[in-house]
Amino acid sequence: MSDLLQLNSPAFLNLLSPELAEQICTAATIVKYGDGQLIHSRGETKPGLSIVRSGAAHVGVYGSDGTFVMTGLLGPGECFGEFTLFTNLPRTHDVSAAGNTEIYQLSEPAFRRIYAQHPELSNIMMSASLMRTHLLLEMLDALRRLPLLERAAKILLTMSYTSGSEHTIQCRQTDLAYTLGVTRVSLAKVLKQLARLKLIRVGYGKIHLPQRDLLEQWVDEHCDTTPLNWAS
Amino acid sequence: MSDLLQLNSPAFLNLLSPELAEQICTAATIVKYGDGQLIHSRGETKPGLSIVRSGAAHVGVYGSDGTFVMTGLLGPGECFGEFTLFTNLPRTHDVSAAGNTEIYQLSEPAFRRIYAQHPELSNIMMSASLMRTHLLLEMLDALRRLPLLERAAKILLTMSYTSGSEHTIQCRQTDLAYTLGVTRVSLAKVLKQLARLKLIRVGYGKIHLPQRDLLEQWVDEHCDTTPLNWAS
DNA sequence: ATTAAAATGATAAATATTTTACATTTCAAT
DNA sequence: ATTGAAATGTAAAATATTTATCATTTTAAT
Repeated sequence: MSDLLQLNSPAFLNLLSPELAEQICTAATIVKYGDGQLIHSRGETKPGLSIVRSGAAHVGVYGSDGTFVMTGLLGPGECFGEFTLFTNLPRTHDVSAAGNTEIYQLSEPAFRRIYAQHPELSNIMMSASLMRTHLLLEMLDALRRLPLLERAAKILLTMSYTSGSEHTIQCRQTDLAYTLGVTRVSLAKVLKQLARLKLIRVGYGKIHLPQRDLLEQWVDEHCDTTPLNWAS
Repeated sequence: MSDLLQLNSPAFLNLLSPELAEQICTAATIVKYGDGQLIHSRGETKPGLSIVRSGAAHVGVYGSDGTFVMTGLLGPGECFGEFTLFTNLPRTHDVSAAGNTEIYQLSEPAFRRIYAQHPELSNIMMSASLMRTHLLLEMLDALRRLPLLERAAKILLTMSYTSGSEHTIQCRQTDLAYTLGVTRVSLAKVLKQLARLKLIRVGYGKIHLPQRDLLEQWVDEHCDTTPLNWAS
C-alpha cells in the first residue's frame, strides 16, 4: 500500500462539480475520431482545451524517423491542451485516437469565459497539473531506477489508471517498448515473464490485465520507494 | 534553434511583477541552510511555498538503501512546494541545500492571503507548473530515446538552466549517474568524452561548462526531435 | 475462404552497461 | 604539512540490451 502510483487521481472532469462539468461539456464541440486519427499535432498554435469523452487518446511525439514515442494514454474525463492556454507556445505533443474516440473540444474564448466565471476552476486545474507532474516524476523514477521487468509492470499499471479501461490496454508492443525506452525484443522478453507470472495476458495490439489487484500487489512488493506515511 | 530545451523559462520569481515579488518576499521568512542540510523531507505534511533566494536546492528521493536519486536542481528564483498547497498530500520529495543556501519560506496562510489578493498569481503558477511539466516530458524523452552521451549532455544543459549558475553545476558524479539512470562507471566514461569535446570540464563535486553556448549547439545538433516551428 | 498487411515470436552475433575491485585525486580538518 | 574521508579514475569479467533477420500469428479487406 505504499506506492505513490496508487494515489490514483481522478480524471479532470470528475474533479469538477457536476454543474461546472455540465457547463463545460455544453460549451464544447464534440468531435469524433477514428482509430489512429490525429487529434492534434506538435507545433500547432491554435489554443484550446480538449477532454476525452469516450475512447482514449495516445499522447506522444513523432521522431524525425517517423517512429512514435508515446508518453501517455488518456481515457474518458482526462484533459489535454492546457499548455496552449497558459503559455503562448505551440503544442508540444502529437495526440491521436486509440480506437473510436470522442473529444470535447473547448475553444479558447469559451474556456476563458468559463474560467473567469468560476474561480474554483483555477484551483482544480492547478491540482490536476500538479498531479500530472507528480505522475511524471514517478515515471522518471521508474525509468531510472527499476530493472526492465519491474519498470514494465509499473508503467502498465499506470497506464491502466489513465486509460479508462481497467482490464485492457490498447497499444502495440512497439509503442510500449519506446515508452519504456527499450527495444521491442527486450520488451517481448519481459512481457513473457509477466505473463508467466499471470499478471498480464499478451494480445494482438493490446495487453490484458485479468486482475489488476494482483498486478498492483506485485508492483507494490517489487518497486519499492521509501514508503510515504500518508497518515503522519 | 530547434530544441525545446532552449525555451529557457524564467524562474518563478522573475515571472512575477516586481510589486508582487516584493510582497511575497516580505511576507516570507528567510531561512539559511548549510551545504547538504535538509530543507524538506518526503512525507512531511506541513504545506508552504518555498523559493530559492540564493544558493541552490537538490530535489530528489532517497531510496530505501540510502541512495539519493536527484530529479532536479533549483537555483535562485525557482520555487517548490506548490504541491502541498494545492493537493492535500504530503511532500513527495526530499529537498536539500547545495552549498550555503537561503530559502524564502512562505507559510500557507500567508500564501493564501496573497493568492486571494492577486488573481494574476494563479495564471503565473499555472504557467510555471505547465512549463515544469514540459521540462519533465523532455527529460523523459531524453531518458528513453537518447544514447548515454547525448543524454548526459542534454541533462547537464537542462540543469544549468535551473541551477542559477551558468558555468558550474554542483553535484557529485554518483548523483548525476542516478539522475541519468546509469552507474557511475558509465557516467564517468561519457563525461570523459564530453570533456574531450571541450564541452565540459570535470571537477571535484562539480561540472564546469566553460561555454554553455557550445554545449547548447552540440545538444541541438545531436539530440534531434522533430523541430517545432515556433513561428508558424 | 483467401490474401496481404500488421503485429508478435524468436534467435544469434554485436554492442553497451553493470558489477566488482582497487588505485588515485581532492578537500577539509587537525 | 599530514591525514582520513570523500570523490573520482580505471580495468576486466559478467550481464543485459540492441541490431538484424526471419518465422509465425492475427486481423481486416476482398
